[in-house]
Amino acid sequence: MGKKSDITKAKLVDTAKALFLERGFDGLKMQELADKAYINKGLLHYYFKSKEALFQAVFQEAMENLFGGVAEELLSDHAIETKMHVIIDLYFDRLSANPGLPIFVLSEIHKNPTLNGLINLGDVAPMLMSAISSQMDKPEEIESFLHLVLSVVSLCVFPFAARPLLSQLIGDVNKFEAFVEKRRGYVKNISTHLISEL
Amino acid sequence: MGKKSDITKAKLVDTAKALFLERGFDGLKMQELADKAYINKGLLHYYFKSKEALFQAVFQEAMENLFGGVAEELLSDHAIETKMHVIIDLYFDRLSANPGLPIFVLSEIHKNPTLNGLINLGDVAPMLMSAISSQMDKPEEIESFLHLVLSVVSLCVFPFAARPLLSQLIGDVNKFEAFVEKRRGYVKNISTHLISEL
DNA sequence: GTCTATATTTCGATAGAC
DNA sequence: GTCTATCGAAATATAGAC
Repeated sequence: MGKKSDITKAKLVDTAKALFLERGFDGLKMQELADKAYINKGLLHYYFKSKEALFQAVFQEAMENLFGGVAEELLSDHAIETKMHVIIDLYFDRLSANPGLPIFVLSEIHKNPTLNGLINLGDVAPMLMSAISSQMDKPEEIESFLHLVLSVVSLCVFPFAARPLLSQLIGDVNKFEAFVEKRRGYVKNISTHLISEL
Repeated sequence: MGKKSDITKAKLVDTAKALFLERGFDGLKMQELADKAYINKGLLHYYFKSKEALFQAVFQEAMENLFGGVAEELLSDHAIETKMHVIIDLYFDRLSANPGLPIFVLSEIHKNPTLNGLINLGDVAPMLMSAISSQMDKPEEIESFLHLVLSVVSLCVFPFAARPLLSQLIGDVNKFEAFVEKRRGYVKNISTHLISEL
């Protein structure tokens, strides 16, 4: 550890993360990646044998970044309202730091549904579902709870997925962050109402 | 009209719509498009001088399909609750018929924010905003109304944007349509609660 | 590890016969 | 209009010197 080559690889992976999230798998070209990482294409293939191998590393981390901790919180012993507030904070924190995450993940899965199985969403989905199911007994209650979780996630994630449009709607790109911070409180507030609908 | 060549062009455009929505601008290759439209690349460039020209036609229609009628409904003389219900039905109807629409539009705008200006969103955004603003007098009320509209749109659109994930969460891809139909009523119901928060 | 050079394929687009 | 043939550029990936 601490070797110069580690720095090179780390810079490569960081650059790949940023560029894949910006352009998607098809949009990013290895040449640009090499340039922005201050290396050349040869070295690039030394660290990752193919574009797909590099992409999968980036995509897997993105998935974990987007879904990690949610199932755990749903399975916790917190009150439902607390759970929702924790999840809301979790999403607003992460997405404020990384707004391109949702569009990247959703778009790549849309274009290549195989990613669903390849990555460990094969674990995440059943985990989430069992987390949701374990909250309730009857099938009807399970479905209601699923609607609640989906609503909360929708309200948190969608503004980031639609960020360019929303920025233009607000009129000033710089106001987006401020708007989103206000929205965090708004979503927390209405999550309470959604719970009382259960 | 009614000429054989019109049929050829129509089939080309239809195929382009389907494939661009499936793979995005970078993901779709002209060769595959020509094959699936049962023509060749030469003829393809006869109808559209470049890939970009063809894409813009498809994208513009997608934008209209995704946003058309919303501002008009917001500007109508309906009661707020009616407006929201109309918009909810509008989105669930359109997206059930064309589930790939949101991810396509949001992803392409994300990758190329210039599309924001190129297409007539330059019209749509101020139009939407003025539609929202015209509902209320004070700035505070305008922002509240914006939150309401954003919430309703989020609840309608997000399940389609996350369709592959949601399908897996439900367990059966075939159940997605049924789930979404139930969700239409759920969203209408909570839209009423959101309005009372104004 | 890191580089240059190159192999190989595929891309978007054009030329020109019919 | 529709086709075949092909151009030139750009793509991913590999080979081999250092």
